[in-house]
Amino acid sequence: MSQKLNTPKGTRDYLPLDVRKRNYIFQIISEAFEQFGYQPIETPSFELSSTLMGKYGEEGDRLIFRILNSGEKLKKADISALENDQLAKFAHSLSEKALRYDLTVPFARYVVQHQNDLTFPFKRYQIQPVWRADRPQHGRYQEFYQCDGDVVGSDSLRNEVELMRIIQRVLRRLNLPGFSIKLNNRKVLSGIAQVCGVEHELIALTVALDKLDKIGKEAVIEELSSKGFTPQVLEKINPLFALEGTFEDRINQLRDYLSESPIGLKGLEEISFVFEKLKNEIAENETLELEVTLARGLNYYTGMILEVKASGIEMGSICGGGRYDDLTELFGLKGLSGVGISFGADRIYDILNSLKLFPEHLSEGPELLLLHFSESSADQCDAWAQQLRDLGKSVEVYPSALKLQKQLKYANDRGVQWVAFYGDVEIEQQCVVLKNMHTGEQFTYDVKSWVADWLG
RNA sequence: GAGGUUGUAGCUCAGUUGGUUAGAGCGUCGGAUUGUGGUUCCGAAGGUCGCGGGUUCGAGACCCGUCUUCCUCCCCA
Repeated sequence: MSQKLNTPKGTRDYLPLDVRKRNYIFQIISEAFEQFGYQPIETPSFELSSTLMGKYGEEGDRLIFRILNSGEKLKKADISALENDQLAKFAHSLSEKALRYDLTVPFARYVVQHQNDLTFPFKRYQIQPVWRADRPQHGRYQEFYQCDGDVVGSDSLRNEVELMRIIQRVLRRLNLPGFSIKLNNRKVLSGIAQVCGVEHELIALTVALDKLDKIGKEAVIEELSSKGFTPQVLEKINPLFALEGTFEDRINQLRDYLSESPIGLKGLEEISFVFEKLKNEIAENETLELEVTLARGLNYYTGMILEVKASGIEMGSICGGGRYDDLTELFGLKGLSGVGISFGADRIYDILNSLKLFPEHLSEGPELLLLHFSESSADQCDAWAQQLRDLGKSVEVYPSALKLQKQLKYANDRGVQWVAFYGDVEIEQQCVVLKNMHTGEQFTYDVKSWVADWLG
């Protein structure tokens, strides 16, 4: 090896089996979406920078991969901006394209741009990679797949319910040992801020609350306090940590807590609606919880917020989503409400891998490998292979007449289920020998009818 | 973006206070077996010790920089 080889930071190669495993996940997800009438779309890997920048907050902008202008365009670089320390402006002059950061914002652009060609409510799913210039960690990559499903142009809460059912269907079919869905509503968070009299610090409040299950109550209070929240406010927040009981119990406790906040009560009503539709559809190894501290980073959510975690393994959320009333407004189209979810395929992949939940058959090779021992019998093997492929079988012919040991080793390594011998001995005896690679059993068939006899 | 951590054969890892020619297992290849794999036995190939610089008579080991790995924070799928 003359050169140290590596994929770029935060990316990974996929071996054949890895791709099979990934496609298995994609297939289950797309089948579920299709069953609910969602249509597939795709958008380009990169967008105009102006489409993406500023849509994910300050932090988000930093994590967007930018594409350097090429050729003559590089001459447009704004050197004076660099000299004046205006790095953002300078960067913008160097780059007018960027890799997509998620599938939601490009989708919003797509909806606005194609609004006359779409029938609303428009239900789409999209499975494509996204890129983030994040620091890689366990379960975090710079290139990873998202599997998004969204409904735009309908503000019915039934869409929320439908998306929850899709999540259940997907995670059940993947045979996860269990999962928990956490529900909240942005309006409830607004209500909490209202009750506490800190409407203008909603973001700071929710970001801190969101960390509750990670850093604990004391640390959250400490963070809020350090961000300037007064002891009186902290006192008012306190009851939120004491919520307990069933989903309905919590709703009742919150109803009292938010009684002075119309928007908060509205949010509770929405949560309640979704819960009522789903409460009898929760399996034993699943939970549906009301989690008032769930905030999620994306600022565009306005209604329901949800997050899903797999049980029995330490891993970030594997699915998230929510409703956003004014996402397309950013691109000039008002009054179009949307709600969507996003599966993190790479995290699901890692979970299925470590829990050994991928089906065995994914590692199986072709059903049949034809072995020959001379060029003269190879053409006959080719003809049989074509015949079997027409019958829907996956069949390979070993390309050269190498020694048998070598061909069988190849068959073994590839996970081939059957091999067929057609060499001098068989030609002379007018037969074909079939060997089952799992059991080692061998069967001899007449050369004229072996295909039908073997399949029969 | 801040802090820490890791890097030695294709893979997983040894390598003593700095000291001769850097090792093992697995894998690969060849043979035992010219027509029977997944087991066994024998043999072989495979290394700019991440990269660049420095200290030293001498560096895989120590120092600096850089890239990479994994982790914490930030944020998120």
